[in-house]
Amino acid sequence: MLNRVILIGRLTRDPELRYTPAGVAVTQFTIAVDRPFTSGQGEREADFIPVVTWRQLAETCANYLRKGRLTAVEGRIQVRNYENNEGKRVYVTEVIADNVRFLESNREGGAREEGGSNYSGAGASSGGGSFGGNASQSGGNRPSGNNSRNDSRDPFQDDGRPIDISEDDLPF
Amino acid sequence: MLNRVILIGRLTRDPELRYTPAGVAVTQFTIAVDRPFTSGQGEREADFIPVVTWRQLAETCANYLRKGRLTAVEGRIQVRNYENNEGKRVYVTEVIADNVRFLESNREGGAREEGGSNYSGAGASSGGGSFGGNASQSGGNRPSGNNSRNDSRDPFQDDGRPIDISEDDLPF
Amino acid sequence: MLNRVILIGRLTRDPELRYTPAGVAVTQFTIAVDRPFTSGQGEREADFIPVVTWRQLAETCANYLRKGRLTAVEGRIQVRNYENNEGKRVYVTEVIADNVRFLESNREGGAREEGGSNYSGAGASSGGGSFGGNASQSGGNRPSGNNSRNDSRDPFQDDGRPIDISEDDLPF
Amino acid sequence: MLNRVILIGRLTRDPELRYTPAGVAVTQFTIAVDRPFTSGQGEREADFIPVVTWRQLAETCANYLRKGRLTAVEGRIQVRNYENNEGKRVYVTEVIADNVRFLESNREGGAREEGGSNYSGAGASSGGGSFGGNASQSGGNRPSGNNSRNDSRDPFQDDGRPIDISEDDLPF
DNA sequence: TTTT
DNA sequence: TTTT
Repeated sequence: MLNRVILIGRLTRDPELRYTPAGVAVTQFTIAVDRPFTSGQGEREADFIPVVTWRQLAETCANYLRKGRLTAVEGRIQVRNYENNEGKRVYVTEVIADNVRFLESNREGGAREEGGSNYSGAGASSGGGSFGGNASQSGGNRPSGNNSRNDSRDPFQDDGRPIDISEDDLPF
Repeated sequence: MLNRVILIGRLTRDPELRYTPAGVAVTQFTIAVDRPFTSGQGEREADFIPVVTWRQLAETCANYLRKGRLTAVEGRIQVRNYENNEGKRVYVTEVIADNVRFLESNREGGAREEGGSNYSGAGASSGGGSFGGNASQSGGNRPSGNNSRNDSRDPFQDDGRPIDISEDDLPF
Repeated sequence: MLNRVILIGRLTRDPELRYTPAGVAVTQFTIAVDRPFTSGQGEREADFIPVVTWRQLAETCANYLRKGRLTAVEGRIQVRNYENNEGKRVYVTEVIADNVRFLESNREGGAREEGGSNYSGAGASSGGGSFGGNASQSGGNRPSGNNSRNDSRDPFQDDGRPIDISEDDLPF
Repeated sequence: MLNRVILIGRLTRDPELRYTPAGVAVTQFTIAVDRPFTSGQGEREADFIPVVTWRQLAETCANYLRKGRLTAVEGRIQVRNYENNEGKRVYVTEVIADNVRFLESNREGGAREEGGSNYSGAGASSGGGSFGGNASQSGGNRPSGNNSRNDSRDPFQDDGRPIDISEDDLPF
């Protein structure tokens, strides 16, 4: 009924931009959120929380976020599940972000060059889009995808192919 | 650096109260949070989010929450991991709550009777504690436990034994 | 850059629905949020926080919320100011809600009858709209109005006239 | 029942540290939070939100925050009121912060020098305290002060005197 | 598999 | 009275 998350942390890697077969942009990244305390043995000190963004926000994040950047993320927790190749149900928890704030300016300057290592498949609308220091999901908060087909892959796992997700399961 | 979650939903089952070997109370439950939209096929319409509470708040939740009750939860996302018996690393995402509000009064009246199906092991401080319609973590937000031993069990998996967690990994 | 508020409390009165001259619905109400502690002298124990909703959400709130109802509100803090009739600048802080959850079902049943004590001026689109237990702002989060004219009234003060606010200052 | 605010913005001035007669530290500052949209006429583009911190967190904020610094604030909305010298009731809305994150490192280096323009009255415990990049309220969330005496001053208004607030109205 |  |  209400589901709201706000995180501030740093990207553990560059974000990964992919496209659904129908050309909807999806960007994933993980942010490391330092805990406000230190463990007894000084062992675990951060939570690594996977974040997913869609559409224009996905393009903007892919263009402007980079490994190590301090970032604020606002969204909701989503728990999806799929059956792995051993027939076991696997649960994946992610934050579906509808608002991302870039708290550190781009030291080097401009956005990532076209091309690069990102997938940019057939039919993908690789639109860039201007940007002014922050990014907020325009469209609202419709579903953020859940593959209903009965196959044994995490649809979000990057295997070089377009994301295996039907349009009905997509936001917007 | 900042990690805040607020959820409103309903318990999918009665909460489960257990104790660490040193007698620290831990209560777990899952809340179903309805999504604000309907899937294309009307398939998945709620997220099932695991919640963990500690100490006095754990006791209060175990005493007053029940399956189906509408509840507000405030806390932080925690991602812990352990190695399963096939040597694979399993990631578990939970909300560690420091504030729980009971949005539906107890129709039947009083708290759960002493005894019941809850584990109540040797050395466990089974203190009840009065309660006035809501519950907030007094102590603050120190670590919420992460078994550092290298064995192949989820320390939170209920196998009838006390929770396998060392005191150093505990909050407060 | 980021501005998020989540409140749970009870309406201190029935909500007030009004319309801008151009027919945009605005509903205001105040929620009493009990503090999680008791004052030394047991004096002040709740904060009374004004909430504003716009458009469809305003209509839904006016139709379904009533004095005393337990309600969750999500939105942002807005500080507006105006000059009063003594030429003094007055600051008004409100929560502009984009998501309101009705945590208590309507005991009596249906929505408020047409007519009633609400203002329903010329040109006002008095559409009711079905409702399923919660309400979320569809359109997004654009400005929520700030009268820029230099007169000495709080534009939101209910004097029986339509709200004195220009369309340019409106959300959506 | 639940009251949570998260803000990211910039300080409009240096924070103001004062002490209650009993020596409890209170720091106030205002953060400008840019709105996620532009007004029709490009008029108002930020909300200026007053923030109050207490005790150790107050000392840390006074030591490390400065005008213009990007800052994350977590807390709750508090509405207090007092009677002004014309016998009119004035309402003041503030965010009582229990967690403040400094999102921009101190360019110049160390903390503010002892002395400076801050009030440091008789009986005030002017303890500094080390600091590591963030600050969180240790003690919890008890009342944050409300002058119950019937005089006509805003107890928080800086008139060079210690804050006029009784110990019973203080947090912790 | 992780960030400063 | 306001910040970048």
